[in-house]
Amino acid sequence: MAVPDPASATHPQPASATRPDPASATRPQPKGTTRRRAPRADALRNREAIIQAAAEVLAEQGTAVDVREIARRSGVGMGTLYRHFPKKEDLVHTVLLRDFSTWARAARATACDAEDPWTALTAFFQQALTGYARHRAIMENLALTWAGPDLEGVRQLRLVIEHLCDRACAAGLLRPGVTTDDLLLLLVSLGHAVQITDECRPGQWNRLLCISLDGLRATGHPQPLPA
Amino acid sequence: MAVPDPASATHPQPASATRPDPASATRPQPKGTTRRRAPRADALRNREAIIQAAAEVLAEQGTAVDVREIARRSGVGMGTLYRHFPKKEDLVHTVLLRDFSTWARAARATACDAEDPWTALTAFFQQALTGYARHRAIMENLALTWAGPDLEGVRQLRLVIEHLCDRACAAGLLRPGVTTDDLLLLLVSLGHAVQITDECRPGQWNRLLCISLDGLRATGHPQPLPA
DNA sequence: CACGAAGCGGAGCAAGCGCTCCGGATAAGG
DNA sequence: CCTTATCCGGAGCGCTTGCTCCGCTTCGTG
Repeated sequence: MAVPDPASATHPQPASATRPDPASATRPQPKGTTRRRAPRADALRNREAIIQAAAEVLAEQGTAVDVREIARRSGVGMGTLYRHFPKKEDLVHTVLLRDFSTWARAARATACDAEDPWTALTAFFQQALTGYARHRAIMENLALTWAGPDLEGVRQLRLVIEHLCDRACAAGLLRPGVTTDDLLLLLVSLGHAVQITDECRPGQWNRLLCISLDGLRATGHPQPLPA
Repeated sequence: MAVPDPASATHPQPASATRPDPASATRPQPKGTTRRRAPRADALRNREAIIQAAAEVLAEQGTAVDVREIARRSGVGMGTLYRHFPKKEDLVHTVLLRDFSTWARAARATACDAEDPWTALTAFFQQALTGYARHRAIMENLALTWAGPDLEGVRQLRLVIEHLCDRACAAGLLRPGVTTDDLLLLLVSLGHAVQITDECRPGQWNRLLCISLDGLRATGHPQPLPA
């Protein structure tokens, strides 16, 4: 299974929002000047607590969440939160990057486990919809893919889907003309279905998934897909 | 085509939010008391202007819209707006009822035009996704169907879908086990797909629709739907 | 231990929202 | 035409939300 690992390119560095250091804009590396002291232990601890709490809340409520709620849950004041992440958007970005990467990694593992390309595709959707469709902020962001430039994590996920698509296509199992974008859009659509039926009719989305997957099969369709 | 017409039950009375008249709670018809004068002409005009503007804005931006924007677009002050519709929710409700009914009526017409049950089903989805999936407030509300009690207009629409489902099923064209709820959920899912791809990739949802419809066909599926 | 840079907390600001209030305008009955 | 019930407009209140400010605390170092 020669899926390129997109995560290996981006090391587990603490994302981009660590501390821009405004002075570094003019002097990229002020070698002779006063050296910045290493971050304090409590600061690092708080940073992780904030990310953890934010991830939970963003998953539950989406990006519309109140920043105060994140501060409360991480046991940290507003000042602390905003020193680590100067804009709400920075925090959201950091969390999404992390969670998308986790998802992509898990998806790649699942996809490569299966011998049969069709089983791999099925397993991917099953896992995605069971595990990540409930993450409101992630699904929100995935829907924005068509409107703007992708988050790095989305690109990683796309690669996995692309690979699944190619494999099933090469094996002659996938309906001709189906693209990666089609599968991505299907994922977002079904993700929405999961969110709205999850609490009242858990499992109903499974029927839709089954229907859609059968529509994706290579056999038994009267006419080709429209352009 | 014996589809029961749900609109015939609810006459085109000016909805429920006309003017509750708090006193009427205790005295339903105070015959002897001072008779309420008929509403003034400008009041009626403004009411229609508000509903019209609200419909436009709700379609564009969904229920999260600012009430001031509605007032601005209808050329009316806040006071006027809130006298006609004491709560934002009342206005939204009125508009949704109107637009859902329009939709249901159009859908019923389209569905009954087609001789072939499958053509009817296809035409229904095509029309719904082309014409109404862009109405953000309507799609929002449709998604809430699973979480709470239905709006009257949603019930009307459900009846149409139910009829389409029954017809296709009786003709042996629909995959066994497919329910009205499945079709409704599919509609909401695809509606979401339309909204997110509409501006950047118009027409991509057509491929998803095609795939889903083929998955709904009675023939060529390896296994029955899950419970 | 003592000191200061780094970090902390939360009151508070500005903007946006739903909704109210009330002085002034006006349509309709006499 | 006059009177008045009815209606109009928009300033403004109370609340939420993103974000800032600044006095106080704490960690790490010499």
